[in-house]
Amino acid sequence: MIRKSTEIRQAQIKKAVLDIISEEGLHSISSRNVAKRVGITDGAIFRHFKSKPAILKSIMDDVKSGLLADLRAIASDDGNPESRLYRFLSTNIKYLMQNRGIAILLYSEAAHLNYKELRNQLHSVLSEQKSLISKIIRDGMKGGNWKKSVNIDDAAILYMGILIIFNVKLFMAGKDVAVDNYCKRMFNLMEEVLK
Amino acid sequence: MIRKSTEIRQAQIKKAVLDIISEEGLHSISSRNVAKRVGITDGAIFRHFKSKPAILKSIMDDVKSGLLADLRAIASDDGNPESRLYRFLSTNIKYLMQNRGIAILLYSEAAHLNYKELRNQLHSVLSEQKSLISKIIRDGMKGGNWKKSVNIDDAAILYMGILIIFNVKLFMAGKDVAVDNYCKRMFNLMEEVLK
DNA sequence: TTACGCAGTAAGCATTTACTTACTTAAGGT
DNA sequence: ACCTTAAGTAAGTAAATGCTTACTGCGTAA
Repeated sequence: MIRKSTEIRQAQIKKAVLDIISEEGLHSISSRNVAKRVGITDGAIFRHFKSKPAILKSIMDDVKSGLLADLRAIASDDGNPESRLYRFLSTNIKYLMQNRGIAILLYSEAAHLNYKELRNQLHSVLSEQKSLISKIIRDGMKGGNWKKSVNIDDAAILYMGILIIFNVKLFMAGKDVAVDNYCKRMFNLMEEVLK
Repeated sequence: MIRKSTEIRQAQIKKAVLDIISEEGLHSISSRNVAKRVGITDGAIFRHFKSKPAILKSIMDDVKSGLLADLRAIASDDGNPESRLYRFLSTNIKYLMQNRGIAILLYSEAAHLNYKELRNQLHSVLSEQKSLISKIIRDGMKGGNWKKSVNIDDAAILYMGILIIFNVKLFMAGKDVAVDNYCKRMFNLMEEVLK
């Protein structure tokens, strides 16, 4: 019986949850299953998190301070809009590729979860993503890089569609999705619409 | 205690399942919950369907003989590709609008369900949809309506993205999504890419 | 009028779930 | 070396799950 601090265990528990989601699906994140992966009993889980939704909430907080912080930085940096769009897209896609559990949480299942507060958090993550990409597009139109006739909201929808479809591809194709290739093709698709 | 035939009860049970999915989410379709909506006890459910997955399978069969049959007809009728694309899209979208439980099943949750056979059926519905839209696009390229430089697969992905995003909008916006408007805007978006 | 098939019920099955409780013991500061 | 703190366990809980069982009684065809 090796003992570890709550801080370490919380990280292990969150990792176990995400691994299970990507390997077995959301329905498999039971206390017992998670505990087994961490190497403790299910009772111990509740020493480190007060409830199961609290684990998921903590994961969403990580997304906010990780991915969203990066995206925020890109959306407002001093590159030109094309460059920002491309980096935004590929940062986003690569994050989803490397954090498949989170991808599933964000884009397929969490929306229909039981936990109300979690759903709100999901909402806010998605809508911030959308407003960041809208900003880049708006900048590009203002700067004359792209035509102004396209509805910004439609273009943002297209962007979200690209993310979701990537998630579906990940799910169906397994490990090996050609990320760089996908990013380039989808960047071109967006430019096709915007130019 | 009113008695009804198995045929009628099966239809009622399927309707109850879809209503529950759209109102409460997939996690709520327990035997007891479904039975309550139908107005019978949970034991009676298993007189009309041999198992819970069998209910979902029967629903997928309905989708195949309903929506998919309509889409197949449109993809091969004698209208021009632009007209077929528009009617294909709006038939598809309107069906999802009017069958929200099925929309959720198809585009968000079922992919991660436990039941293997159901997942296969889902797969086949989605990939037939994709191959039908690919046919329309190919016809339009052959006929000179659209340029041939666009990757057909990318365009089909875009189409699927439009459907999925519609599903997300449905989920977030509640009842009132402007269907006709959405269809027109997304049709234009696709033409923007294809022309 | 009787008898039988089939839709229904109520109760209970084994299992799983999230979570709690009573207790034990490892570990670190003093 | 001791002693407090907190990480851990084992064994429970109540509720929910899918499904089965033993039985009841309606309606139709003989």
